[in-house]
Amino acid sequence: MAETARRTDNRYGNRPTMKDVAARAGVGLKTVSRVVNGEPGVTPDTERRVQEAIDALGFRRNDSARVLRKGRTASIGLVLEDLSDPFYGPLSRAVEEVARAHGALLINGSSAEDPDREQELVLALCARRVDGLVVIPAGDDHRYLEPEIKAGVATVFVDRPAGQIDADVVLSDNFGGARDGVAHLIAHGHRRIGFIGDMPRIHTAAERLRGYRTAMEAAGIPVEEAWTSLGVTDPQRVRRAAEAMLSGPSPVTAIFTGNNRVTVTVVRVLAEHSRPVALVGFDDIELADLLQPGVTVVAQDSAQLGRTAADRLFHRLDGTLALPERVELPTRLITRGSGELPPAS
Amino acid sequence: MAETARRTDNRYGNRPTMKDVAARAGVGLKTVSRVVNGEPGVTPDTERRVQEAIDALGFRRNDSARVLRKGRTASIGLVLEDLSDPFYGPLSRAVEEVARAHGALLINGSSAEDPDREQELVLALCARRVDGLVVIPAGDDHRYLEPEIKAGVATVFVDRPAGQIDADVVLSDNFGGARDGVAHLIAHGHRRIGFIGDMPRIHTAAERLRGYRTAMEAAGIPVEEAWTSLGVTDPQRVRRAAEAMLSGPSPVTAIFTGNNRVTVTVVRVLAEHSRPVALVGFDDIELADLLQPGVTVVAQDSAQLGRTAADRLFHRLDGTLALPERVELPTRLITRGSGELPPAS
DNA sequence: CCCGCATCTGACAACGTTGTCCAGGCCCTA
DNA sequence: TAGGGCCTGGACAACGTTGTCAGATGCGGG
Repeated sequence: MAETARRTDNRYGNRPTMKDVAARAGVGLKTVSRVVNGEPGVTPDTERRVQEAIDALGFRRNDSARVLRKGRTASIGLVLEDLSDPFYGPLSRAVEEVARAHGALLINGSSAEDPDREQELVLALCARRVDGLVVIPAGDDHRYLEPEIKAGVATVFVDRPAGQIDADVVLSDNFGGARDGVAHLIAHGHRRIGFIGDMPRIHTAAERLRGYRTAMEAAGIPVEEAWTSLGVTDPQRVRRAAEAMLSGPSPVTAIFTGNNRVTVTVVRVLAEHSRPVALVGFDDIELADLLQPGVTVVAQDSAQLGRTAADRLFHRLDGTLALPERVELPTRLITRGSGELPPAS
Repeated sequence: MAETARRTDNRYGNRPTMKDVAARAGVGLKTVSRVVNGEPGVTPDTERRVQEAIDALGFRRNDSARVLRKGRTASIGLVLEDLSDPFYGPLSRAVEEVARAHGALLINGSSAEDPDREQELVLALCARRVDGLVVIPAGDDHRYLEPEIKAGVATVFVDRPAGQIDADVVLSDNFGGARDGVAHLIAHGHRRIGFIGDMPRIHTAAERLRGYRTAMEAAGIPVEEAWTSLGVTDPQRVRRAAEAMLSGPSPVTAIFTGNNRVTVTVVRVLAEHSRPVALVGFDDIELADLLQPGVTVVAQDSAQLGRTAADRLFHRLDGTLALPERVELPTRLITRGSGELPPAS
């Protein structure tokens, strides 16, 4: 009978609460709270009794209630394009490590390059009251974030700038990297150089194209319409674009690829191609050094991007930073052979 | 004066609450709740007034409070080894997609192959009251999860089984895949075959080694001590292990590598090696088809692993499933050349 | 022996939301 | 026109935790 009553106390499937622990230990609610949070002012004997009750009941503090009371969630959100892209994996991991160092958890979501989905995710994270947000934007209008930022959600944009609002942003030197990569091809004698990149509405794609154009212009080479192709990065489209550039009356002798996925596909196309074609790609790719020839790339450090952004975010949470800033990280040209091929006669 | 008073109502840095919205719209608290949640029983006119107040104040529902009240967080946790590993990126993404389809967010954490950190992460997620957990275990004792599971946290283990508890688990056929991969090498005339794998305490590593031994035994080949090497997968150790196998009085003529990271390093070692050495690796790797020779692999579909696990998890949350089950997904041998090299004489 | 103080403990309110329940107003019918 | 039913809106409690504050307990000094 007493057994039954006791069992009914902690309803099946319901977690024990501090109240249950307090009842079992024969102490007050607040004392349990003190023990759970390691606050001082509890005699060792009381603490032991409470701890025993906690272990016996399998009590675990409910962080939702805690958050509600304290206002901080100790979690940050990361919205990126696609976690399965090898560019974003290390970035996410780097953000997680910084968060961990600050005792925070990371919630991340993939926008799949869809602005609506980005907004949906960001607002869902805000509803969870994340302390901060790291966003790799898919859209180009982030005014919807203004009330959140004003309400104290620290926000840092990475890889691409925010649209229509003033916020911290951490970028790679997309323009300079692409310019130098293309200049590298020009220095090896190429003039007919193709550019295959992501959709033009994506900031990085536009910047890299600008770098390409600038390098060409600096060398006095007029860019022909047929040499540039921007669009989705799925293999089919990229393959068609590459094949188009490589055929026709005056084919390109070199290609600059706008990101890792494009590079991978173009490497495949070139492997099937009879003439050697020079290649420089934006983003490093695994095993690039073992291909024949090795793939020359403009490498950006995605982990460093993530780390820098997360550091900024936590500085902002500490109240250290004031004005939004724009940080630009350098890229690095890694020569491995493919960019040093001379133009086929 | 009135202005000042109004401003003080929503203290700076504090979010507006339903109370604030209700006051501004001149309605009751519950009416706001109804509008926010799309519940019926509100006249269009009232709804409009409430919506205007929401927009004007930039109100966003506090999900912590909601969770506290409702008991469900609509979020699941994923604990894996390292998000930056190309094997786990797609897995995480797949879990996220399933979660999204069920209206849930994904919180993930990297255990860095450290059992303590795994436990710390898992318990932190439980404190947030995630509805479910997908765990790629680093440790081999998960009894600490028992109270959580009993309390209703749906839990599915992936890639490796749980230790000391009975729980759902989704695995690849590590044993069969490795056995078939090694048999493939044997079929091409190899007898002196090396195995380089991850630390023996990791289930997948042990199973793959067992597959290797079984294949060798089936062919009547006694395995020499020097042919197997298990340990951390950092390039230095793997490189030393490979070089040791390839030198000495009777070097191996083929190597079976136990996961993607080992394969990458061994490919590098073999590229510098004079004699051709056959290679079959567990896990597919990007660009493996473009190397000379292409790398033959035993591929597992990490996205499918994640999807399967997440599906199971949500089935369990729906209360559809009863007993824990063990699901094993097949692997696929992809021949590309490196596994078909004949033994060097 | 009693008072005062320090130390430890517990009652209570509050965080922002949702579920329950009731009040009031409206319309329809007899 | 009165009565009944239906529909909308609001007051209130509860979720589990933490901060505040006051009460209890014990000990030492006067």
